[in-house]
Amino acid sequence: MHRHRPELLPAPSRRIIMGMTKPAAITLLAWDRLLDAGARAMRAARRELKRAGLPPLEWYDILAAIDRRGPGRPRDLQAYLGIEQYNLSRLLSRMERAGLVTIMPCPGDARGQIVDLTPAGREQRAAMWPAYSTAIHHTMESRLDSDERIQLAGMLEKVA
Amino acid sequence: MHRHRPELLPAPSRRIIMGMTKPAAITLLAWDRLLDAGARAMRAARRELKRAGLPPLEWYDILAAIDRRGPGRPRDLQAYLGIEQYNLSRLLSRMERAGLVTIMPCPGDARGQIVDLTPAGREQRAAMWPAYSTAIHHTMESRLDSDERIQLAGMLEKVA
DNA sequence: GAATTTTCGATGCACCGACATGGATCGGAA
DNA sequence: TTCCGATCCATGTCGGTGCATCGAAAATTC
Repeated sequence: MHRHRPELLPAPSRRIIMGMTKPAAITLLAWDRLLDAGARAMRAARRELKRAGLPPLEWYDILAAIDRRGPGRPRDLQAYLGIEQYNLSRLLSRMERAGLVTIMPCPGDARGQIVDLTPAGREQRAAMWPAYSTAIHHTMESRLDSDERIQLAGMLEKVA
Repeated sequence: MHRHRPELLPAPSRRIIMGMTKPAAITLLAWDRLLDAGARAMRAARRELKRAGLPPLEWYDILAAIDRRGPGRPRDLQAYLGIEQYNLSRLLSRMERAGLVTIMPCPGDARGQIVDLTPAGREQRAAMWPAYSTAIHHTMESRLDSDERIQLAGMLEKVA
């Protein structure tokens, strides 16, 4: 969300502003741009998906995760995706209602469940990819060359 | 939000996964980490603020923007901060209710308003800074050296 | 200067997310 | 065994956000 306009040196994007205490100016600039760029990227992806009349971004992550990892339990998905338990719970029931996943009782643990993709779920994931990848391309590839993308990925790895 | 767990090469964070179509692998990696790092940074800041019983992150941006730019109109704030109009509208009325800003009719344009900080608003912004800067420090300075922060800021500027 | 278009800000509605809690089950300790 | 704490998932509540749209007031056009 938010994100300001320039004012300092080169170009747009800035966020903090002050010099009240510790962080150095460059730190604030990097922080600001990180939040800004992240938020923009996210919105771009959501916009593309919506424009195509497709499900929300979160669904893609879940569909992709299950597709990749195979059927499994919500608590594992939750750890894998790094989302909140209650959030995943509701996402899965919406997706089940939409016919994209199946939720079955877990043999061996009556508390648990096994979630899997339906064929429609696999199709939906495939259908979402073009819109999603458009956003990715537009955000990353059209603005950074290959070396820069490698650099960026390296820096971001340390931050996350 | 979300963000997955590793599986590819070096370290955590990944998101897309596939190679169905266009974007190169490094692009997907960078994209994934961008969203991941952005979301983590955001959550870290929110967590700090909440822990200190302070208002949400968005308020800081608005308080800081007004403090920096002086009294002004919502539509300018909106452009400056890069947030949605309806969103700013509601944020401002909550902040007005909290006594942090004043909203006055705009002389010269009966549609518009002039928003300014109250003394309490200024204090609140100052009170939020330590918690906020803690998150910034923890996210950026403890993980990247000065050169890396400069590099990162440079890459991100292009993306945003 | 009247009519049309654009801008400014507010708001109803639905959804989503955070938070706290609940109910069921499991596992381990006594 | 019998408890008791931990784990797994669901859900009520509430506040925030996105989207569409609205009413009012400029600005533009003719």
